[in-house]
Amino acid sequence: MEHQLKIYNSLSREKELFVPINPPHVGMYSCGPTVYNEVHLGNLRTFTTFDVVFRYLTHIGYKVRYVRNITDAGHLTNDAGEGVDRISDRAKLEELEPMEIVQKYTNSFHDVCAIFNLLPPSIEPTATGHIVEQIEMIKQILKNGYAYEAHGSIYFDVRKYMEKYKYGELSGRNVDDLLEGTRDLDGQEEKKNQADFAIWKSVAPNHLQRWVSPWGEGIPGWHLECSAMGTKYLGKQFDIHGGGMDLKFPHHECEIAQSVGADGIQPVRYWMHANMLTVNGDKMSKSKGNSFLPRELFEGTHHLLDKGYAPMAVRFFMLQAHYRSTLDFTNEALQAAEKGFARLMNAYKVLHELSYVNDAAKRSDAEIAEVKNLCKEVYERMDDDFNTPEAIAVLFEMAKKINSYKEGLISISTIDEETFNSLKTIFTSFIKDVLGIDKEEKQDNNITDGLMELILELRKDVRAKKDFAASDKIRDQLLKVGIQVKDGKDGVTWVKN
RNA sequence: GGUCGGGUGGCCGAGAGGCUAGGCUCAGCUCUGCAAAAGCUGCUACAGCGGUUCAAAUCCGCUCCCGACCUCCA
Repeated sequence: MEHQLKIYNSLSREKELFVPINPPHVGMYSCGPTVYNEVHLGNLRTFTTFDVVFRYLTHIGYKVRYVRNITDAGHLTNDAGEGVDRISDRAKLEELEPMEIVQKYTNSFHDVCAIFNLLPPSIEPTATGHIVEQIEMIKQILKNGYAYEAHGSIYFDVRKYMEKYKYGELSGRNVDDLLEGTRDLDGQEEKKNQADFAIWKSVAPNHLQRWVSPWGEGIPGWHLECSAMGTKYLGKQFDIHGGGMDLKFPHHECEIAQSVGADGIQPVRYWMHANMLTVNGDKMSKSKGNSFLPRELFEGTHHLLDKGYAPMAVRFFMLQAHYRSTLDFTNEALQAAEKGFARLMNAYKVLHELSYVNDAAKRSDAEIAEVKNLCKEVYERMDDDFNTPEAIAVLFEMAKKINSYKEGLISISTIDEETFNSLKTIFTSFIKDVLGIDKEEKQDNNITDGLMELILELRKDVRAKKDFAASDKIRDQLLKVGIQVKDGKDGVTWVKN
């Protein structure tokens, strides 16, 4: 593979050349949602990030096995005491079985994924479907001495682990503080140290979700499912693990400890973390009450929005920022993205209506070099830690070329056919396959096309009679229903906004 | 308090020692019956103060702001 793909590895805090363990295969895991209610746009940004990673790796020829889990086992919000888990909580609230809640929000999640054009992962395992694997892993950790039992719960023994391994490397945490600060352990505290975390938690018999284990009835620890399922489908060590920045600690840190504790090997080669979506500078989160639901976005019903936005425009908006930067979600930014998106997609359409004209006399080496360079650059930008904003900037440069060919401002014959074809192929691949922003909005094309043809024909007639009042009326009315008429030099075209 | 990451033009947002980012907005021009679209031109920024360097938005130091994580969170 001629690509020099570099990935920023959270573990080393550096961009590293991507070298898969077993090329051309790539194993990639990304943390999915806990299905206790609807996902919001912030969640979606992370899923979109890894969707593009998956798409790009596939595009450049890797055979990717992409695993994204569904967390459908409730986890206690409070590790120490009683606590309730979100899924059971929600089940009580909606008066449904926990598994009904899980199903409902899994369905909803899948709908949202489809709307935003996220490719389905290769495997989408659920926590509750892998209780056996999780129990096996706990046994292994116990056997290796890195966990202990207390009243039917199993805790990971961080202090013990640190005798041999490092804990806190990923998040740069100084665990000594946590270990020293023994604090006042309240009566419920079963942990030996503050830093220890549950890998199995016993629950009361009236708890809605619970499973049988060698240590009594309980629920698996949250961090454990990813370790168990990642290992099962991708092996004890795999290439890429992704997730939101907010999962770095404790979630991913614990995952590393569990895997190392069980198998003695670093589970992941490249850790990737997607940054947060913010609203007025603050992290979008359910608890802050500033989250946007996908539906509110399309309908424009959120109080911070002036209008609704198409899903693909939003996807484009997210991709215009680098995944490791925070992205602020505002009306103005969304509007700017929407317009830019329309421009890009218009060029995409124009490109496919262009036909190449060969005229060797007009050939220009400079033009050829320029276009070839753009084709090369767009890949270089993606190879640099999936820099989608830069790749998009290159696509805009291509769009400018495409429009110029169409308008005849630059003759298409200045480039040779091969160069034109690669421009077409690459531009198309990036829009469709890599960025995934070309999802067709369902529409009854035949009828619309026929009607538009008729209407524009009539308008042409009145314009010929210089009845501009009638002509403009048609144009204005069409604009009101979302169709924009463009009077070009050689004929009239229209687009659906 | 600890750890990490930021502060870039009217707005969004890349870049990360010398080279036009890109998008949106705004103004002018070309085209057009007008408009839109498209193209061209212009507006040209890197929080502050020092330092290193032939050269700093980019490196170093200090200061001021902001955010994330440290409890569930994508």
